Amino acid sequence: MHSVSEENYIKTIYHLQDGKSLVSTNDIAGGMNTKASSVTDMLKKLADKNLAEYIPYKGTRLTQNGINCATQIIRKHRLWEVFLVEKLDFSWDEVHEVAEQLEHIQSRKLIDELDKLLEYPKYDPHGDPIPDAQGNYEKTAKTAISKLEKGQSGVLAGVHDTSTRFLQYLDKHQIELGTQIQLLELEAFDGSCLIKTDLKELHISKTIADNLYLKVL
Amino acid sequence: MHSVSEENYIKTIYHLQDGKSLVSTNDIAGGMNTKASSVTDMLKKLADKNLAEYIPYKGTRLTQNGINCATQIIRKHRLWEVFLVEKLDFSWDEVHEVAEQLEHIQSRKLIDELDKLLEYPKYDPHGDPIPDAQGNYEKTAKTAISKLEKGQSGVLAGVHDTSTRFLQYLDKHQIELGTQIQLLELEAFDGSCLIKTDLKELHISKTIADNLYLKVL
DNA sequence: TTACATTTTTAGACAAGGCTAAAATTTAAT
DNA sequence: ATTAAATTTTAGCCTTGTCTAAAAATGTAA
Repeated sequence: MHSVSEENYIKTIYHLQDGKSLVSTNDIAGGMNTKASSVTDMLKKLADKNLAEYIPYKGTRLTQNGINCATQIIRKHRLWEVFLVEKLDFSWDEVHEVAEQLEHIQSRKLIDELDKLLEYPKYDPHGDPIPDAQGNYEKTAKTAISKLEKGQSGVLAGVHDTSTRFLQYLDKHQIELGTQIQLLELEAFDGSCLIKTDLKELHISKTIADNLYLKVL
Repeated sequence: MHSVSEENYIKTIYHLQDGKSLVSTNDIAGGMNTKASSVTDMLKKLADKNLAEYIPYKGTRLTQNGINCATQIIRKHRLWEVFLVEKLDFSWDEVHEVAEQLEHIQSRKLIDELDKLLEYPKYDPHGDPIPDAQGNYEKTAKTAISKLEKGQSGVLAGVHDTSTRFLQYLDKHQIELGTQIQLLELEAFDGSCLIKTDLKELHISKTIADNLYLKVL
């Protein structure tokens, strides 16, 4: 249907969109490790195929068509991640790059059967919701620790960064999905904070705090 | 490591090799639905990468390097086929095209874990042996029905053609791996023959007889 | 509002893979 | 042994997706 490259652009635009009305060429380039000029070329092609609306010098947004395509890719990516963790003993920091390949396999039956095998999971190993076959998924309200008020607490419901390094950092400090976390102190100067889990207190940088999403209690 | 295109050439050459000392450019083109000129181009690239030995106007053979690469691709293809049939309820005529995509996914851990999940199967759904992690597999002696003597019998141990049409033909006549088959008559004129299974007698064309491999009893 | 900085697009090039048409080589057949 | 037929290679072009460098548009700050 669409090339791997097109699918990667669609996915990136979808993720960058989130609220904003238009996504900038530069942001797409940044998110994909390519140059802005390459992005411009591709945006024209996506617009030709009615997958995106492209307004030169202003930005891009996906059409409904493009959005449908994006959610299917995300569905595949997240289902494969669950498969890798549940069935093949991968740890949550190992799944991303393999899922990046698997998400481009074309077969409706494959993905529906995979969904069945995994018993229709609602969330992937990083806490992100999995769209159903129709592309619907609930966006649960999650708040970055860095946005909390001092004293508030919640359970870890998702992470923004899924890099190996970041996930291994969490493993080292015994933080995982479902871990209850309370914000004890928020340092105004650098945005770092002191948090408390069931097991211990921990000082984390703003970067980390931005990447940990809680379902507030 | 290697591109999808390179891997497909390597796989095709490996399958065409089988005994022959050199594979012809035209045969490769035929086996891949491309033109001979495209094949020539690729053969030079494979030779540069020390995956094949290419002798202009004479033919090509894989180097040990190329053979190792081919057996790994075949290992992946056949393991995925088992996965699709055993875990995802695919029928044996539905697996090929999806496995053609999955065989190019790059991840050593993925394939070794898949092997474990499937409990180290020896054969794929078409009766073909699956190479182990070191690339070793036993080539069991199988004979096409068309090569048998009148009166000989055996059990179906493999099929040559894995197209949906052919496999559905077999399903229709209740012939599957392990079915015991006896050659009753061999028509010298057109190579067609009369065979007998546990359930019934059946007249099959030479094309069919060439595609059914028996382990002779 | 003019000047500078940033962002984005265009123009031109390249690599991978593939095609057609023509040339070269090998094989087969008088 | 020559010619004819088949196979294979070369030459030149195309598409996809990428890049660099230069030009154009937009945004910002004095």
